[in-house]
This record gives sequence, C-alpha cells and structure tokens, in this order.
Amino acid sequence: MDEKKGFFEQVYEVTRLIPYGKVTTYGAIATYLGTAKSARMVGWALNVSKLDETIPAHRVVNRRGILTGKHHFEGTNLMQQLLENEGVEIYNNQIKNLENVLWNPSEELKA
DNA sequence: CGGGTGACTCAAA
DNA sequence: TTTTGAGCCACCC
Repeated sequence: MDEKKGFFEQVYEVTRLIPYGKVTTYGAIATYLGTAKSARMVGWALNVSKLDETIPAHRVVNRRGILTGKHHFEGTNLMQQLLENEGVEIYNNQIKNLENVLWNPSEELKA
C-alpha cells in the first residue's frame, strides 16, 4: 500500500482488516508495518483511531491477549463485551485460546 | 531539532 | 506467576 501515508493511517487500515471474531496484537501490527519497536505507537494510534467507529480497536490487544486498552473505552468492560459478542472468550481481561482467535496480518496479508 | 507522550515489549527480580 | 525498570519509536508542539 502507500507507505507515504502516516504510520497512524496504516494502523487504521490494518485494524479495519481484522476479521470478525478475531483479534491481533500491537506488536503484530507494528511488525507488519515494519516498526516492531513501535508497538506503543500502534496503541497510541488506536487511541486516536478509536474516535473513528469504523475501526474495531477492541480487536487489538497486547501480546498476551490482555485487554490493556479496556480502560480507554467508555465503560470498564465494554471492550470485553464487544469481543465476547464476537465469540472471543475472555477471562479476567485476558483472552482465552488466544492462538485460536489471533489474526496475524503478516501471515494473512503477507504483502 | 528537541522534548513529551504512550492501549507495548522484553528482561530481570 | 506478577511487578519493576528501561528501551523503543512516531506524532505533535
């Protein structure tokens, strides 16, 4: 795609590509974008992107599958409920069977 | 260019 | 297993 676009824009696109019932990690996105060290930026980008309802930011979790960003959502468990609504099992803020729902852009998109 | 920021990540204890 | 501490980098002043 157009690398000329901002890093944030790329994060938005990848996040929008996350299929229903799947999740991905900040590191996976960062790695896919070629900035593996900038996983934090992915989260920060999503922080801004979350203003855009077209971006399923709730499908992005940290490397362990923990809903680290849930505190940034409206409620305290909105993010969890959104994921559970998609069939993702979550236990104590952590996704169960993460490998089963993990969507790796580097594998799926492969560029 | 420099500094602040942060929904991360890794390593060590 | 969890908790600290430090490193990381893109965006915005």
